[in-house]
Amino acid sequence: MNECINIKTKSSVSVGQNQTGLDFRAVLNDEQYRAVSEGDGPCLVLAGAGSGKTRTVVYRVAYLIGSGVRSDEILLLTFTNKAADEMMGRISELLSGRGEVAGLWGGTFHSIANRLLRLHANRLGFSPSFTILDQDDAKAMIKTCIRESVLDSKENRFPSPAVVQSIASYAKNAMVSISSVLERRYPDFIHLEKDIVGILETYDHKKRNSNAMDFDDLLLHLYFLLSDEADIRRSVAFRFRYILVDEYQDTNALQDSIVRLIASVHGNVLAVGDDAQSIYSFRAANVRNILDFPSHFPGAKQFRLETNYRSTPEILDLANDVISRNVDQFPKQLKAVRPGSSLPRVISMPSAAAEANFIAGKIEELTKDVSIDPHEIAVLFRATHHSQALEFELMKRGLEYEYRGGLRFFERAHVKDVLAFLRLAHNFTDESAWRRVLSFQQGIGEVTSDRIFAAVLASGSLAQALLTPTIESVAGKRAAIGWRDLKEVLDGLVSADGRPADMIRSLLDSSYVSYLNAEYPNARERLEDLGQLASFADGYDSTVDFLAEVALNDALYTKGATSTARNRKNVRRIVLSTIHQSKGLEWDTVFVLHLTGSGFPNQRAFAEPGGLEEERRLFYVAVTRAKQRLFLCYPRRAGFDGGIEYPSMFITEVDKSYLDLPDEESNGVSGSVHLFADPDYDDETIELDESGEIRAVRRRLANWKKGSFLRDV
DNA sequence: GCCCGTACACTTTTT
DNA sequence: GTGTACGGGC
Ligand SMILES: Nc1ncnc2c1ncn2[C@@H]1O[C@H](COP(=O)(O)OP(=O)(O)OP(=O)(O)O)[C@@H](O)[C@H]1O
Repeated sequence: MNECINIKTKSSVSVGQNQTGLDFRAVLNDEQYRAVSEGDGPCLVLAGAGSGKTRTVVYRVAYLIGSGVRSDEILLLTFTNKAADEMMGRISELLSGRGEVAGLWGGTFHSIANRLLRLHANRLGFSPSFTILDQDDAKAMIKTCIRESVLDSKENRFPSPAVVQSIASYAKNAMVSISSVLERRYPDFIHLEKDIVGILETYDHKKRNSNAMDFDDLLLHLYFLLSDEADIRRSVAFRFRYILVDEYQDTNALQDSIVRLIASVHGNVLAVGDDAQSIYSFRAANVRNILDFPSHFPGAKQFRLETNYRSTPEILDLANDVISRNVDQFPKQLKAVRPGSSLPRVISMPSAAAEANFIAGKIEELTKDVSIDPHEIAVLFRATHHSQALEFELMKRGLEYEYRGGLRFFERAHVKDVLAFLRLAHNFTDESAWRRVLSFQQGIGEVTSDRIFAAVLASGSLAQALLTPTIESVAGKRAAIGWRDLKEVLDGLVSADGRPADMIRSLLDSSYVSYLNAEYPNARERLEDLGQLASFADGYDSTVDFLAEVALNDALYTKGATSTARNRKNVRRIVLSTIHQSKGLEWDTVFVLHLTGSGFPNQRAFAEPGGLEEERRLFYVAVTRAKQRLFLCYPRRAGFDGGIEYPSMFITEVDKSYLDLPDEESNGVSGSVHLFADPDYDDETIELDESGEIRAVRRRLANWKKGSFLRDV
């Protein structure tokens, strides 16, 4: 996405232009141009990877603004913050100097829901300064609800807070009852329906009393606001003349309903997506939403994009072969236009460490010898722990990288502790925040935490709670030290009240620091994180805004909040990412890591109906991220016990003529450890007789242990 | 009754 | 490295 912007030159004025001065004809094909220029009413672009769907959306926004549509009448919905950021950046580049982009409503469904709910929260019985609970907060709160509930059944294996949370989440997003989620996804717990429903009712009460919403509530409450409050629906739907939704295949029932409600006045919806790239079914995403779009929006125009501009024909051939193995799909044409190059390479290595070593070496070669921009190289993986060996290797070589996936900066325990303090200063009824800060005080456990929280509520305000002696007596002797410490910290916080950054700095000067030092060997790193959090917070005057953006991970990309000093922006770094987070993006060179039979497809996927096809779509997404070079890598031994691994079925099932396989493959018997062996790294031959195999395993184990020890340091 | 140390299991994907 | 389960000790 980095070709230059076509600004009108004085001499050439083509029909494809409007007031933006952009030559739309020159940068779009005919079908794209039609979608951009004749896109009033409901429109659907259902097309394959790299066919220019996102580009269509971006230029459509530019076109609308150029045609006199006010930017605040346009709603652009995306799936991830990264995607939102990329598109907004692209649009403001296109319209540079026009300064109209600022008014555009663009972001994830959750962040748009947040903005709308802030305006109308009182209609729902919330205050507009409500707090957002992330998944971790939600789990912790549900844990309390489970503990408080008197369980009907004497079941000793009650589902964990994480499971209850995911049941609740799925039900809301799919807009179905708890019992149907249990039937479909957790049949083992069907008999616990009553208990679970009761616990979730308690959870809802607690959230209301705390003026808090979890991620799912953001969508659900927006839905209720739009469906039940006719005047608000009319004004919101009237306001947004144009709605554009990227990656529509990954919307769930709740999101789809929200789009339909917001479109209820003007009906100008541009939905863009690819059913072959639907990879969020665990979040209740449903491909039916895009496939049924024409029947939900009668008269919808459909546009076919059948040219892949992104990848070489070799990469596209492989991708088409991969996806053709899925039975359940909407057939699409996709032709390459880029010049031919080399076949995607399969790389087999004896171990995860060797795999990492190969990739790191190849990256150095590409960046130094071939002068590839490091930011045009990505390493993709199914699960975050697959990248551990590579991270280790990259650090060893001093290669900087950007990491996308797993725990985010704002989700780290110490960051969340500090945020909990800020939440309390802002709203003393925030139960989840109280529980969090009480949980790490000396002598205060769950029971004392219950008592203190009840006494705090009864006292009527934070200031009063800090003054009143009742809490001391309620807490008891053992908890006295803990409560005194906490009170001191909160006192400091209250006197620093005002800007979020000041409050964070007051915490950095409190007994919380001694707690960190006592608790964590890496306290210094954690303190550095908190220092960064403080300087990041300098950009905010409002604690509410700060907390909301941080909870939604909204602030992450645009404002450059990063975890460590080496992760500074403006440096072109290679990207390590989960495949899920790579959606919609592209790189010159892509490595896919850990393509083993047990790692990818993920074993758990087999338990779900349609799970394997979803894994294959995930592989399809990974393959189609590559523009020029693609490496498919797997270790022949991996895991904590250094067990034998076989190549993923996604490698073995495709037509061999689409892959550049290692030499040995032709001799390899299926199931042999030599399958696809790379001759360069074949020093560690595994004998198939018993003694030889044991010896080899021992050596690998020793190496692995060394690696894991160093990682911990 | 309540807290806290220790042993143990488990770790897909995201807002 | 994180969350839960259990038993000793205050
Ligand atoms: N008409 C065009 N002419 C030249 N290049 C184009 C054209 N349309 C799109 N491209 C380029 O093709 C690449 C893929 O486009 P884009 O990201 O919009 O595709 P997409 O359909 O959204 O892909 P995906 O489904 O994988 O997200 C980009 O580099 C884009 O700049």
